[in-house]
Amino acid sequence: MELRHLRYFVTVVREGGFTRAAEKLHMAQPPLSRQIQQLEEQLGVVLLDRQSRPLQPTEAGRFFYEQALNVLERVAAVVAMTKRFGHVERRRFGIGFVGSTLYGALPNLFRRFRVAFPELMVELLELSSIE
Amino acid sequence: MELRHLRYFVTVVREGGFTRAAEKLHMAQPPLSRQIQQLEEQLGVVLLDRQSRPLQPTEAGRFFYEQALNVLERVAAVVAMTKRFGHVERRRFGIGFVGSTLYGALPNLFRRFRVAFPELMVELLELSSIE
DNA sequence: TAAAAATACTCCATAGGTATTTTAT
DNA sequence: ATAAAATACCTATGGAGTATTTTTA
Repeated sequence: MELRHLRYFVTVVREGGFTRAAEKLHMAQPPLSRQIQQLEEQLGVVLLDRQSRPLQPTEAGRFFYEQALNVLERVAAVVAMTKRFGHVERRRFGIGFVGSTLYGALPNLFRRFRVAFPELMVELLELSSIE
Repeated sequence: MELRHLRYFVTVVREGGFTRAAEKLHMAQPPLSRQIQQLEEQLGVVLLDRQSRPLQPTEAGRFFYEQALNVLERVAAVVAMTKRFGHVERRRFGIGFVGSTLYGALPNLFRRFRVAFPELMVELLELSSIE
């Protein structure tokens, strides 16, 4: 099972049918139907009552829908937080100078910078690598 | 991003390297490396410090590892519960008889059964369909 | 009878494999 | 020197598309 199955199932229940859901997901209806069938096979459980339209989730389907929503929200939050995490780590402040007159003063400048902002990861970059 | 990425990343961190992780996952090392690279690209974050062996997760990597574990456990629980849900719905009690002398009495027997156990979904099955 | 879902195929994107090079102890 | 990761290239599974046939309201 993959997150795809959760995304698809949630959309089908929310839209009350495969055709409308397929549109929302920017895909064709048959592959969507098959992915849900595959999900049901893997779980060994019928999730949708196909004998009625608009399509209704079964008891198990309602449960799975709620849980799938939670999982997807959780995953989205994790991704967002990890991205921020990394960006903080990655953010780089380029300190550059026109010409090279101050070149010899750079190491000392970085030392002072490091002391002033200990929470930032500072590294001495080659001037050419600062865009 | 798919659950595959979480499963792979968790295994790599847990095993401290791609080669060992690939064995555990019953796959080759290069595709595993690429899936992790792909994950890092999508997040825009470096998750593993490759300059040291055994491989160490970065700060962001450690965070993502913990969260991925939670998500995967959560998903496993949801699957297990949904399966039980469906099985309860699906469980069928076959009530059969040797010969067909009591055939005419079956509908009444099922009526009584339904009254006695209203919480069970009972349906009158053809005798031949009861294995 | 007019929608929507299920089949029956076909196609192709990409997950995964093989061979090799690069890197880090 | 050697074990492990990255790169390059190839293969093939299965996710997605198209055409058509059931369904059900």
